[in-house]
Amino acid sequence: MTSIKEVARAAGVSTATVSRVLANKAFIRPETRERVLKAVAELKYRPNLLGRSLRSQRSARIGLVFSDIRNPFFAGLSRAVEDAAYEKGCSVLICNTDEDPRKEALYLDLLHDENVTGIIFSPTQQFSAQSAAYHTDIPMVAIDRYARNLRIDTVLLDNIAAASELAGHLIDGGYRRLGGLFGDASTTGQDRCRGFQEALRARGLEPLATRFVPARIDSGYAAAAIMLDGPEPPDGIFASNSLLAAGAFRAIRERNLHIPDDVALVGFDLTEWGEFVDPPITVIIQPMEEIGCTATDLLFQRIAEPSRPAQQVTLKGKLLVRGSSAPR
Amino acid sequence: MTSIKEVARAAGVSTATVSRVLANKAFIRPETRERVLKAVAELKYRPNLLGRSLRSQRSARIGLVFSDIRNPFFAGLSRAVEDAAYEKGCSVLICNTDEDPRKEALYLDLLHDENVTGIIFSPTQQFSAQSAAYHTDIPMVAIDRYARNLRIDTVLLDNIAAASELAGHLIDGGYRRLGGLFGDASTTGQDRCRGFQEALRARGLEPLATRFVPARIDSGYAAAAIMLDGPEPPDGIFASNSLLAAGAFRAIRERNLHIPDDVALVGFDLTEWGEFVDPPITVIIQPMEEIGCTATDLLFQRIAEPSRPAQQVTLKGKLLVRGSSAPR
DNA sequence: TTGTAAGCGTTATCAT
DNA sequence: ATGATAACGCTTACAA
Repeated sequence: MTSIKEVARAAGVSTATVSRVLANKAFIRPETRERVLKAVAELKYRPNLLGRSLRSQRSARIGLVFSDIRNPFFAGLSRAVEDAAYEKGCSVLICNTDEDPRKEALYLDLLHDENVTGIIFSPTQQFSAQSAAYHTDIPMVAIDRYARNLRIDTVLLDNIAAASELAGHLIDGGYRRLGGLFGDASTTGQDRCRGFQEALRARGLEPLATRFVPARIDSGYAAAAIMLDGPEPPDGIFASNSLLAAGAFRAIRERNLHIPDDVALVGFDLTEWGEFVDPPITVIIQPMEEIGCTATDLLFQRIAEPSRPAQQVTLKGKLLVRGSSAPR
Repeated sequence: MTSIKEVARAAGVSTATVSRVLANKAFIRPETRERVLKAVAELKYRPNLLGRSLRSQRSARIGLVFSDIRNPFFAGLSRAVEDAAYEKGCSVLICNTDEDPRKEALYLDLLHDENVTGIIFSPTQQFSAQSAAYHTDIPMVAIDRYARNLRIDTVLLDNIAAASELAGHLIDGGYRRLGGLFGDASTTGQDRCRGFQEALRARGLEPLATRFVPARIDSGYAAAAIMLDGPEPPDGIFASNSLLAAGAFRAIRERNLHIPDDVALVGFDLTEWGEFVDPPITVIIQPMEEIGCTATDLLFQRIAEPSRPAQQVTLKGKLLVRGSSAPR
């Protein structure tokens, strides 16, 4: 490990000069700069980020906290964030909470200890409820969900409008007895439920059932199974994310029901399975890339100007109509 | 940010003592320990990891380098690694190379600069070819692929055997004109091709075609399209990973061909789409969890004992027979 | 334009 | 059993 001292010695200057050359700061005599750069190259010197961060009290690392990287939505988001952050010379620490408030708290502490400069965060419902109590000096941006009572930058889908459009499409196609599946751990599940209900009521209908369950395939399956096996099975199922939709699909198929004749199915997010099944699934497409980039931008803006008023950026989803909701 | 100094002052001891109490090292008078712990709690002190790492020259961070977190296989792997690492108080830095050797080199440098204690690495073919030239003092474990000429711990599937079993199953089901799609960026693609060819030759057959393309849906689609539109279309397609299989599926469906009557399709890894399409896809299941855990274990072993001889752990895949390869 | 030196928060060494 | 102190690698006033 060659250090700045050895470079300084090799170039016949002080460590301060080396530091200045590397930071492209201050005025350095071109001749000196050359000598330093030559020494850097020859010794293959690479600055130690720990030393730098310790001294300057800022790191080039941000944290990304969400439920699970195996959820394609978050996987896509994390790529968008990583690419955007890398552009700015930042690396990203990814933390999976599994919607567990304890893990969430643990990881927020960890990120604090790691001296990240900022955090992009998809809070659980529980965090959101108690967020007023939470305090940190680390710049934070909420993504995909909001943190109630916490005045921080937020970027998310216009969930109520998107859900309302999706449910409206179903109703206007002639479906009447709609069951809704929603994630129980996020504000997003709540908002999409609201949009779902609004669309129904605007048309003089009531939902057959609205169920809040963990955003996992197995719980989507179980909840859909209960609906389908009940005394009054739905003629359409609205799933508030791709995992719940997958669970519902499995339950429908297991019962040899036909989509959409026996029961329609609509959800959120582009997935391979939603494209490949027959008929393919009608979904709201979220602009993942844009959500990730916007969040990263907002975070860097806040890092640069911590006292700036908090912004909320709301992005529009796009309805992709496919066979699973064909008009009856 | 309360530092160790303030804790020391509050407890009326030296910083050295605080450090020792927190490290659970040396013998400390119970009374002193209590005082220190009380001060720690009262001041909500959390050690600064930068200072610690800088001084002790070791961090509690490892790097994970692979092509793309959006590939479900790597997403699963990263969760297994993260969970195993977190058990040991380690955090994980994830780096996506997109199979680009330049990004790969960039990220390996970055991880070096970040002072990670170890790296779990899925090298590109190019890296593997030139790996003899690469040198680092950071403990490394290869995962899913191997680095030729580099004597490092490695954990991967028994790819030749798995591919051979999968291809053999196809042939024994009566399929004769087989086309193979393989990832062009990894040793894994090569090994699976070898197993594929061996199975054919052992039964006196030759492959109709073997194509090496980037492990992406679009390139799998394009390569399968060429096969299917050619003068001698295959009656079975062997895809060496789930992305290529998805591309092949899309090409098959677009041509209104029926699986498996017109053409069979087999691949690797459990995916939602592979389960939900009709008929579902026959695959080799890789023990993702175990691969990730084993790699993490090996890495920690090597960190503890750097001179230990390199191990190669080979895990068995499991054939899951489904409808896409039903005997003709 | 460049050098000197202090200090970021920690741990390790050497005393005591 | 505990305290002083140096050092990890770097940046940044302040001096020159």
